[in-house]
Amino acid sequence: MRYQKAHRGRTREHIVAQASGRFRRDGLAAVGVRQLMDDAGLTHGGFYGYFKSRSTLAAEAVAFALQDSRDALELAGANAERGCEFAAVVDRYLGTCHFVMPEQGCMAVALASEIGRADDDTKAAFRSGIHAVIAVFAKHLPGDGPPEERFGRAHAIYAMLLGSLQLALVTGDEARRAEILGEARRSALVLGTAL
Amino acid sequence: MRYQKAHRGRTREHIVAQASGRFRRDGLAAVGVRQLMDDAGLTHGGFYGYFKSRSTLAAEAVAFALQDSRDALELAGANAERGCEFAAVVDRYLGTCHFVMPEQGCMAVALASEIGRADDDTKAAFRSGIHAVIAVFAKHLPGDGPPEERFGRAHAIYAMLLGSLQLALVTGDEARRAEILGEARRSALVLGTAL
DNA sequence: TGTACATCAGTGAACGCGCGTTCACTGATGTAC
DNA sequence: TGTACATCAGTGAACGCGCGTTCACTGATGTAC
Repeated sequence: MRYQKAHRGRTREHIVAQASGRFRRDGLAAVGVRQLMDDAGLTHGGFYGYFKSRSTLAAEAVAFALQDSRDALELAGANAERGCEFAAVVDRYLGTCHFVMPEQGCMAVALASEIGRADDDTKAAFRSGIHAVIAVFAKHLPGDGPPEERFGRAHAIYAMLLGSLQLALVTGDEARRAEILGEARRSALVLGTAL
Repeated sequence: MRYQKAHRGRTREHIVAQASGRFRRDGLAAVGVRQLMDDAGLTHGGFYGYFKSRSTLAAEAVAFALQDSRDALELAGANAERGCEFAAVVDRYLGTCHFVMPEQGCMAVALASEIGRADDDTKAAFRSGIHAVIAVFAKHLPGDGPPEERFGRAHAIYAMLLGSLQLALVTGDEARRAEILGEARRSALVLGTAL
C-alpha cells in the first residue's frame, strides 16, 4: 500500500460531503462535475475513479445530507427539557439558517421539487432519508395515538415546515421571513397538540 | 398590416402558455429554448423576436401558471356550498392531478425550490402570484380573526399542501400518495378551524 | 379581377461555451533490497 | 541508511453534444394599382 489504507475512503467521503453542500446551495441540475471536484480540492478527471456517474454522487449526497439533518434533529430532541422535545425539534428545524448558509440547510428545502424529476436511485435515497427525518418528528409528537397516525400527522407538520421554508426563501424581506416562520411554528404546535 | 393585428399577441401568449406547462413538467433549468419553441410549434430562431431572453419567458410563464391556479381555486370556492368553501378550495388544490399531468399542476409544487435560485424577475413574479393564490385560501378560511392573522394561517396551510404534494410526488406508490394527501387534507381542516 | 410589391413572422445555420465522460499520463508514495 | 522500483491517486487534454443567442434569409400575407 503506497497510500494509507483509509486515504481513498476519506477522499471519497470528502467529495460526497462537499457535494451535499453544493447541491443544497445551487440545486441538483445546475452543478457540474468540474465544480464538484473543485469544491473537494481535486480536478475533474479523477471523478470517475470514485463514482460511476454524476448521478451516483447525487444520490449519495442526498442520503448524506438527510442523514446529517436527521442527526441534528435527533440531538435537539434528546437535549430538550422533558415535555418540550417536539417544540425543540421544530425550532431546530426552522432555526437552521437556510437563508445565509443553504449548504448547511435541509436538502429537502433546497431540492424537493427537483427530486421528483431525478433518477430512481436519487429518489430512493431521498425517500428513505426523509422518512428518517420525519420519524424524529413523529417520535416526539405529544399524544398517544397509534404510531401510523402519529407518523401521518408528523408528515403533514414536516411538509408545512418544508413548504414554509421554501416560500420564505423566495422572499428577500427579513421581517416577512420571520412572520412566515413564526406562523409555521405556531401551526406546527397546533397540529402537534390537536392529535 | 400583412398579418391580422392580434396575430403576434396570440402567438406570444401561446408560447407563454405552453412554456408554463413545460416548466411545470420538467423544471426551470432543464428546458431549453429549442424545446420551448418546439412546444409552441415554432423554430428556435424566432424566440428572440418575442422575448428578450430565456429568463424573461420564465418569469412570464411563472406568472401565467399561478394566475391560472388562482382562477381555478377562486372558481372552486365560488361554486362550493355555503360553509364548505374552504374545504372545496383545499380539495381543488389537492385534487389537481399533479402526478399524471404535472404540466397542469401548481407551479409552486413543481418549482418552489428552484425559484429561490432564479433571477429577480422570476422570483418577483412567483411572489406576487403565490400571494394571490394564498389570498384565495385566506378569503374562505372559517373564523373571524383579523385579516393578517387569517392570511398567516392560510400561508401555513398552503405551505403544508405544497410540501405534501412535493413529498407525494417523490413516492411512486399510489396508496402511499393517497395517505399523504389524506393527512394533508385532514391537517388543513384542523388548522383552518383552530384559528 | 389580376399582378407586382413591401412587409415581417418565422426559419435554420452558425457562434462560443460548458457540459458529462474518457483516457493516456505524471509524479508522490511506500516497499524491497 | 540509501537507492531503484512498482503502484495508483490524481491530472488535464480531448471527445461529442446541446446550450443561449445572433443574424442573414425566405416566403406567405395583405395592399396598391
